Amino acid sequence: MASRAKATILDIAREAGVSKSTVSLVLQGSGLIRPETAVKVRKAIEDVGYVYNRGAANLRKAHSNVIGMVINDLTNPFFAELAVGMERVFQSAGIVPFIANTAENPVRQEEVLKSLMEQGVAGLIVSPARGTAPGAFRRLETAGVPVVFAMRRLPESRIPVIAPDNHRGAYLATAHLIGKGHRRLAFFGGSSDLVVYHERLGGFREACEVLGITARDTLVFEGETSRKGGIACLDTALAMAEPPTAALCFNDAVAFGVLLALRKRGLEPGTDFAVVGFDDVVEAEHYMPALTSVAVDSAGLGERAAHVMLKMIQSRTTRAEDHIGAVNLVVRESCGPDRRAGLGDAA
Amino acid sequence: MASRAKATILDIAREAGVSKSTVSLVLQGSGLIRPETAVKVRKAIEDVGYVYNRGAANLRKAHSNVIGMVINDLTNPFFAELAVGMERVFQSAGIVPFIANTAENPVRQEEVLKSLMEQGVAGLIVSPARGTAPGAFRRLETAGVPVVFAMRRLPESRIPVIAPDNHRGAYLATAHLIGKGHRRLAFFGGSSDLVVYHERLGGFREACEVLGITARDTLVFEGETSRKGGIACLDTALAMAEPPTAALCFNDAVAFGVLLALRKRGLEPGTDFAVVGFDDVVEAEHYMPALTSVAVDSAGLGERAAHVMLKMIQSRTTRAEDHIGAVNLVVRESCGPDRRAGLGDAA
DNA sequence: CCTATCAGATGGAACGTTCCAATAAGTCAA
DNA sequence: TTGACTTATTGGAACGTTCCATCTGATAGG
Repeated sequence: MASRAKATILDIAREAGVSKSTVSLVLQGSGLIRPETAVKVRKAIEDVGYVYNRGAANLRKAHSNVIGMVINDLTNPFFAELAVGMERVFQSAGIVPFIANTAENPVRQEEVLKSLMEQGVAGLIVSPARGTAPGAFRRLETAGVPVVFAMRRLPESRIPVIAPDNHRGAYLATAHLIGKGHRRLAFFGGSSDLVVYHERLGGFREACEVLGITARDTLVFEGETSRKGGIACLDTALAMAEPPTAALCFNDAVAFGVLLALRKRGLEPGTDFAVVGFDDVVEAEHYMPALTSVAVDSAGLGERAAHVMLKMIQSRTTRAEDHIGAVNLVVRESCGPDRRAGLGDAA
Repeated sequence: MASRAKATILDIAREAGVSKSTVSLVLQGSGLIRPETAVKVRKAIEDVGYVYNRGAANLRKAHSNVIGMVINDLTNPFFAELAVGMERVFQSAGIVPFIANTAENPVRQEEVLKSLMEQGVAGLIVSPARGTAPGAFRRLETAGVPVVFAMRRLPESRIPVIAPDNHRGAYLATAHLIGKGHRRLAFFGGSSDLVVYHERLGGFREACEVLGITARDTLVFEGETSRKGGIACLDTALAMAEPPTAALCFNDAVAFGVLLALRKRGLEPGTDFAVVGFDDVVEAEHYMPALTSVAVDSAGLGERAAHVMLKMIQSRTTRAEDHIGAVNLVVRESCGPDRRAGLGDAA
């Protein structure tokens, strides 16, 4: 049905015997029109199979109610969670956010940002791809589009950030390992082009220092932030003359790799080698053994980011405060029992 | 920098000392303008910090190069993979697709579709939410927007579908279990409001019938399509007087649940109870024991769907052929060795 | 010198909305 | 009856593009 050409408000106006202005008012739910007229118009809208043309409207209105979420890796459940948290908030605000994936590729990210801008987004929540150039968001800034970073930040930028307390999380995890009696510790995975990496590594280092682990007993192995990276890290670590007995992993994926590699060598995770992850993705709980990990509540951070964005749009500002989310260590089985001679504490 | 109001092609025209038409032509890369003029214009574009207004352009052009992907559950890596496959194709076609998540909620889906239509999408790839009403896509159809379904289909619709060969996959998996010597089989998880469920269950039933398993030895347990659902299915199955010895699971998540529940009961997956999954998500390979599963190549299906969509848009049609993707059984450890007395075949 | 041809550039009318200012039709007080 | 005010409705100009039709000079052929 419906003639080939799309119906416009003029078609509705003709059908309902009113002016286009009246139709426009009805569409916006204005209280100025007589109820009976509104009913008549709404009927006509149904009859002609009208679909609202937001592009045309934005041409006049200049603010667009479209919000973009730019995610660096959608296949990582951790970031998918983040996206879902944001969506929840936007949904209850009656707006539909568009998600775009950059697959950790700065060039792709550039394209995505350009496209989103052309679409006239009202705001952008971004988890920047690794290796993002320092000036990548300048365009957005000069255009006055509100942007907030989620999970990750860029080295020098003034864009507000919503992220977990990486430093503290790493500190807690490291303290836990030391508390278990480990004296030679490793940090596995990640690479220094990520700010997050420095934050987590910083927490690790600080804990070691404060709790009496010497510098030569704190080992750092960079590597891919994936299972594969974890496997590689463990292999090179165990090849050392004096290998570590425990590792804090950059994220859970790395930790899973380590667990796997341990099993493959016939070592028992937890008793032979302790490992703790970071992010606490859902699988952590279900792994064998269950992974001890730093929970960051990514969905919660997503919600927070969405709220900040909404507020920024509303107050038409491009600045906002950073928000550092609380973290907590979820102790499961991958660090085994205490390592000291005794039989652990009585609790 | 950049004055408060956004720059338009008129600003560029003024800056470059040409007409707006010329600027427009340059933007479209027309060969009609003299190279030096083009250079001059491009410089002006940079200078004024111009961002293209696609909304305004679409107003005239009426076809929008925006493609939407509507996904029922982004946190499921299986669907995330699908999305990534599609993205890959669209990227090389130079277009940026927008992803929207429906979280398996038909109401949300309705909102998402509406929003996407208002945005003037050129086409839509949809993995419909469970419980989608039969007429949910009529609007799209009458508007002449090309739509293709991915992974899932709706009962009566004429919309083209890109999906794996669920029936055959289930058949293969079931035959494998029977080949291992199992004589009392279960189908775990899923519910009948999904067409996929019927397809997979159908393959299971056919294999049982053809390969000589009596109807009373083929058990079906509906349940959530999650780890939790798998755990529940196993519990009720093992509570039976004469429990099954093997199960085909609706998907990998269910299978993981079953594996977990077996371990919790002190049973060894594979030897005590065989389980095969469906979808072959990345985790399947890394589980303990590694999960035997039906691989469906979701990224490949995503690519296929994207290609079909591109073709539909290009030939401005709303119809296309269905595409049923090949599947294959990836045998790992979760079904253990053969069950018959002998020591298996000599291969 | 005139006319055809051609490359390059341009004005103006759309496209489908919103919103301001204006209008029409009541209602009510003076 | 008049004017002030209210309520409901409306025309028209804008928003930033595209694209058709037109215009301007050059160049070339006769």
